[in-house]
Amino acid sequence: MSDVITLKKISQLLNISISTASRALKDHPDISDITKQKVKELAEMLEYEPNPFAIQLSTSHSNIFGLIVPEVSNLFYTSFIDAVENESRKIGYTLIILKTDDDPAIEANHIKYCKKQRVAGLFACITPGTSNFDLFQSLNKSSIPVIFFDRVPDNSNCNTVCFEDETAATIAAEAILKKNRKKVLAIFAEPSLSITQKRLKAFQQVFQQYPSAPKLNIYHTNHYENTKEIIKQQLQSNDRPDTIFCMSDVILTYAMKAIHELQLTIPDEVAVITISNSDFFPKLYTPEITYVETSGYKLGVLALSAMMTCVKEDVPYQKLYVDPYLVEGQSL
Amino acid sequence: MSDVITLKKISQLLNISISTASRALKDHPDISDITKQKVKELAEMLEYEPNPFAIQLSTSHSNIFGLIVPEVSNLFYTSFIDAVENESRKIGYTLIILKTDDDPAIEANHIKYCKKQRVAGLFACITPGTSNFDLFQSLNKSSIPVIFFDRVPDNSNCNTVCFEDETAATIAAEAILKKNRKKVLAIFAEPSLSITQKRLKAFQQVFQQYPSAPKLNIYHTNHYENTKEIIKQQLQSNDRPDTIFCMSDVILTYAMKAIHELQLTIPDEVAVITISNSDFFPKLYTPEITYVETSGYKLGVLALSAMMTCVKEDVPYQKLYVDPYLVEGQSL
DNA sequence: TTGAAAGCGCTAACAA
DNA sequence: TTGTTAGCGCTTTCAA
Repeated sequence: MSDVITLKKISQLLNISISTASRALKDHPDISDITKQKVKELAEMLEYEPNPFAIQLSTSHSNIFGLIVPEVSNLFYTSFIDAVENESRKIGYTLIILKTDDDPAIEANHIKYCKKQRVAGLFACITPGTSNFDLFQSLNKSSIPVIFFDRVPDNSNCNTVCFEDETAATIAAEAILKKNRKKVLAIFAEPSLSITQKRLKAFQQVFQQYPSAPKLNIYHTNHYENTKEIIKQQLQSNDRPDTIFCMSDVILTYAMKAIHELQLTIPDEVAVITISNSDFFPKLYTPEITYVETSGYKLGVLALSAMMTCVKEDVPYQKLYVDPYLVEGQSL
Repeated sequence: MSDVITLKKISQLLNISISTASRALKDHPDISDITKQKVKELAEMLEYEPNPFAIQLSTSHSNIFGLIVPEVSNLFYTSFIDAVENESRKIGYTLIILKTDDDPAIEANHIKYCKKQRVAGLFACITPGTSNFDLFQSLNKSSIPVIFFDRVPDNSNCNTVCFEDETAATIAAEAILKKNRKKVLAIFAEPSLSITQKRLKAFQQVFQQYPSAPKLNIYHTNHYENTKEIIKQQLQSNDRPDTIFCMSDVILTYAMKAIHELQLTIPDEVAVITISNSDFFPKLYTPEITYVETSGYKLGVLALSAMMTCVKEDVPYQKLYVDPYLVEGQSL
């Protein structure tokens, strides 16, 4: 106990008052240079570290952000976390990472926890089951800014950072059109997800605009386990596709399994293009897969900058977007 | 401000003292059941949340663990984090995750930060450059227990949780011997890493014990980029290996690239076995790769239980180990 | 069984 | 330019 250095000790040693010491340490203009020097030197020597809890208690302000994600074993979220971590550290903030496993009950607990901890701000990717945004609202009431990312509420009275999901699909569709392919198998996730709907719609729109567009075969997968088999069936049919579009990384891995099992060569026998959250999966294969990147890292950087404007000043709710872009491999 | 419920408010509303309210809430035996009831009900109704900073300030005890990892975009560490997160939540603790990018300077900052935050305990995977353990020691002096995991200091006066690296390699080697193969290409990481040394030694030992063991060709890779080319060369040589052993997931991905590019079939033309931190990579391929699992998740569970014994009581330093085990795919 | 009061380490308004 | 004081919300000892 006695080895912990406090302002009190420093002030006693220097025969000054606690408040003088406190002010000297933060360069308050009222304090003389001599005193400042003395205090700072001693503090340095003693390796004085202010007690963050005491500061928090008297200022009711913390340097901790909460970050709620569905999972941590997912490259998209980890790259997002990575970005927020890096940027936060630069400005002296730390992160508490809370994982929901997509369970609304756990999510609710996490939100309460953040409120209780008086975090300086909260980043949140909502679980699909979240219907009750009152809890999030209650944070705003406590003037804790919330930045939603990736999966965000539909309503307009909140801050969000997202990808232009439509654009990602549009870019992919246009890349395919350029190659004069005959038949495209496009694999999307569950139709109920809003991200699926957006990407699907944009993708189809491009095809509809061009009379010479290849034939389009849409397939939705909800049970990942059998995705591979479905794709294999398609690839073995008479009217087999010469191009596969995957809406996401997971879908890509199943498509690649199917292609490998049938020993088809890419891109000659079948071309592949995907939308991906990072370069990891596309670069894992030979040849490297052409993909539209929707980078978690960039999203994280944007999220933090949005957070900082909220923390500093009272701004109206914002919807921000990260633009996806095409990365050419040799698979298309 | 006035919307924050404090003990003071509750006590005023009930016309009792703050201390009575405080004690009632924590079932202090001195307090009458009636009072307890009244206080608890009101607290519930008002959604009273104790201010953690005030608690911390008066008890100088927090419910936050620090967790220092090299990176967060790595399945091994994320599964470790995942485990520690899950287990911590069960007992009401939260995690602050700090990432070093293997930079000793950042690591030093993180340690200081944890000390300053008075975390209840610290999990740490050290950076290769760490030579100065004084900082870690200083935590112990502040009676903050430190559990090292995965990459741990050599000296004995610290708590560690690790894999039996030797065992992992031994299991893999024995699995290969059972299959009566002729020639094995074993690919290891940099020889300077202690994990490489351990695995290499154990692997070789098994082969030396059996006169009928297959020919063994050891290769160390330090530049991951050219690993694929090296493997391809080997696979195309006259005396080509019929089995490849990979020391890690990353190495496996390069080996698989090489095999795919040469269009070899597994396991007929070449068999594959790896040591892996999760089921992710082995299951990514067709056929699924046989592997020895050294699971980050299990390590995390062990780390937390080690932490809890340290938190509760003064115990001597412990070295704990997780046993690896073989998971059979169809690649060997 | 309850209350009063001191204290955790710091900030900030006010006084000197 | 510096010191005094009250207070942040809670815990805990001591007294009633």
